[in-house]
Amino acid sequence: MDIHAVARLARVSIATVSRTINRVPTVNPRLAKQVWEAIRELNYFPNTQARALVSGRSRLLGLIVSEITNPFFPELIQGFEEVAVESGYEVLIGSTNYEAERMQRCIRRMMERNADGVAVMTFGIEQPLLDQLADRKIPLVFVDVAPDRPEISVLKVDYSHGIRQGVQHLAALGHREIAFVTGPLRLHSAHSRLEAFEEALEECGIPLDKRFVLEGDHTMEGGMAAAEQMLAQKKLPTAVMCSNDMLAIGVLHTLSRAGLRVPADISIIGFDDIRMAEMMIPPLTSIQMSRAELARAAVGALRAHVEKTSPQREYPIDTRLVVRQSTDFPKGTMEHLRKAKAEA
Amino acid sequence: MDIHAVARLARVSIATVSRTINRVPTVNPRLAKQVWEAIRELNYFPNTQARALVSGRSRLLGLIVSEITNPFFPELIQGFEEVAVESGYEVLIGSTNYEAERMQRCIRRMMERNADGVAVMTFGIEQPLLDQLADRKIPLVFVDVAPDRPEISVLKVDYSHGIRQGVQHLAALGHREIAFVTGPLRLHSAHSRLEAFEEALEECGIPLDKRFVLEGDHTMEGGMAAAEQMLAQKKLPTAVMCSNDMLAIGVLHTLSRAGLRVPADISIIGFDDIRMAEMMIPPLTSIQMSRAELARAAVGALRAHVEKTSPQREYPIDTRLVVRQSTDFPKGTMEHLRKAKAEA
DNA sequence: CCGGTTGCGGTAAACATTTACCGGGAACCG
DNA sequence: CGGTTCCCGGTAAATGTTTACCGCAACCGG
Repeated sequence: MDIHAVARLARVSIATVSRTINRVPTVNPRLAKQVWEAIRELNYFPNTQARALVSGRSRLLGLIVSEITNPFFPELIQGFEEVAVESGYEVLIGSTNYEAERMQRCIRRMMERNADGVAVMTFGIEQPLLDQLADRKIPLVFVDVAPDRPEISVLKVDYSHGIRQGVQHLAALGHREIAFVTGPLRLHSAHSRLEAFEEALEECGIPLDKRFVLEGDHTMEGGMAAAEQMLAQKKLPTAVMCSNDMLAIGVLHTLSRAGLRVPADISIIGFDDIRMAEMMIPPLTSIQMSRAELARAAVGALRAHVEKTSPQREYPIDTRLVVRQSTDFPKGTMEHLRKAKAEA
Repeated sequence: MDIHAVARLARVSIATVSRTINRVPTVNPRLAKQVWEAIRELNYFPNTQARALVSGRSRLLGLIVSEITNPFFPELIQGFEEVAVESGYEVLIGSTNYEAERMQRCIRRMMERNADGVAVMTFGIEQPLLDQLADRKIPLVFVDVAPDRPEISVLKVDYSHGIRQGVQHLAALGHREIAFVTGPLRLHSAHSRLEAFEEALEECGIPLDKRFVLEGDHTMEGGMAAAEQMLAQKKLPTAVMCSNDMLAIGVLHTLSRAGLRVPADISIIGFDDIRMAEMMIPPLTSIQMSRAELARAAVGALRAHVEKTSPQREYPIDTRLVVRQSTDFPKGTMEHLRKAKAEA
């Protein structure tokens, strides 16, 4: 079953069939209709490998993530897949598990399969490896930072906006002792979040207490460890912001286990707003970084490069606060007492 | 950069290069070494599309899941990808979102891309659509049930074993009033789980109370609805088993919100043992169905078909209880009182 | 009515690889 | 030393599509 069969049935040449399929506008509509009918009748579809071989384009987009089990990523993948398929592309997934060697192999796979473009959403670039892709002039998309090359775009996430909203939200509730659990600081994104927090704090006129800044690792275990550290200190903050939701969940766990009630005794804000955040008890207030938006921008950028339709260097991504039930007035304030009385 | 370049550098013919790459044993080892060196020096790798075109094999495996955002699936995908890549295959992901139309398009994509085999892990087959794949004699893998064809294998999940362990665990703790929140009963897997529960109950000599069987939909919202229903009834069970973890999380939510403590007032057991189960407060006792095992079996089955190495019709998958902290003695029993006293 | 221009259809080359088949060379045996 | 056999390497065909180029036909205008 190939293009010849269609041509025969439609009583046209294979060139006409090909042109019809590829929507070349000069094809006689009457013949085009015949061709489409033949295609339908034979249930024909073009051989992708042959098309890719001759056209040099695979219609495959690579998506490299750090860890598919971190719930942030599946949501990203889903969005990416959806948008890509919509635009007629297929998605090749690679997960690095934070290992350079696996990243290496992912890249190799992308090159072997001839991906038209690759989105690297590991939130931490491995410069030397990626040069292989860049050298082949394969369009690339990164998050936050990227080498400066014409075939590379960056999704610039505006961490400040959401984090400022979060800090203002806490400040408005009356919090003055706010802790921050960072991600691994070698990650650019984790670093930016901490910086944004410090700036927002200053804007709100709240002094930064260095003891309230703890380094985590973007996992639940990291959050638990950070919370343990907090509990070990003399003075407890009245609110905790976390560099991502997994940390926040870990913190929530350890604090609950220690007998503290959230948000009555201590408020918690996460980051990313993964779906799990909504499912915690209490549902987590978090700062949303839309996976759908990231995915859409990433595919859009790659398409712009591949299809040569004015690709941009930077694509802005917004963040915003989503208030749920893990934040409340600090314990012992007038508002807190009034509310407690009202509930009693 | 093609096979000719390698041949030129290695001073052999392109046939020798091809044979070397494909590990044909008759190649002179000295020449083979020259070829490998040339390949390394040029950083050459074969063009996948050309290989696929001529050999008729794409080294692409399809994986169709129902919903990538349901945390069960990413873990499955990760395992699948890992095993597939290990065996030299790439993975094409499709998610149906439970929509027949999207399933249709997934299948079409798999056919267009010439997938060597497809694993359909939606836990509910859409018979008519899949005939398209079966008609093309593409190897397929299903879960639980599948049409009886030589190129199709089934992963037979032994729901009974894990569920029996769960019921026995509850019975041993002293529970007699055990509720079950089912999945959507049109899903074969949900049906099997309910059946296994009923059998296990009978084995333990516990009578089945029809009012304690509630239909959910494998989402958190479904679990919350089921818990509401439970709370509305006069008599509350002392333990709840759920057809999957998302339901259990929903139940946990609603019960907590209603002021019930888990496990002190009521015990909960989930199913699947997704990673999130461990992260709940309290960590959820659950019945594990190993994603890694499912993935390994699925890829193994597909490879066996593709590579014609004795494929089997059925591959057994085991389930087992993982006890965490959402199960305890029922409230008011001697053990419960003794424990409560000891804790006080 | 004739010539030119436009527009559409067909043919063939190119894409990079695999693999069957053929031919040549070397080695061993008579 | 010559012949036969075996083994390995090279050549060429085939895979299914795209696309450039050529040629033909039709229509319109002069």
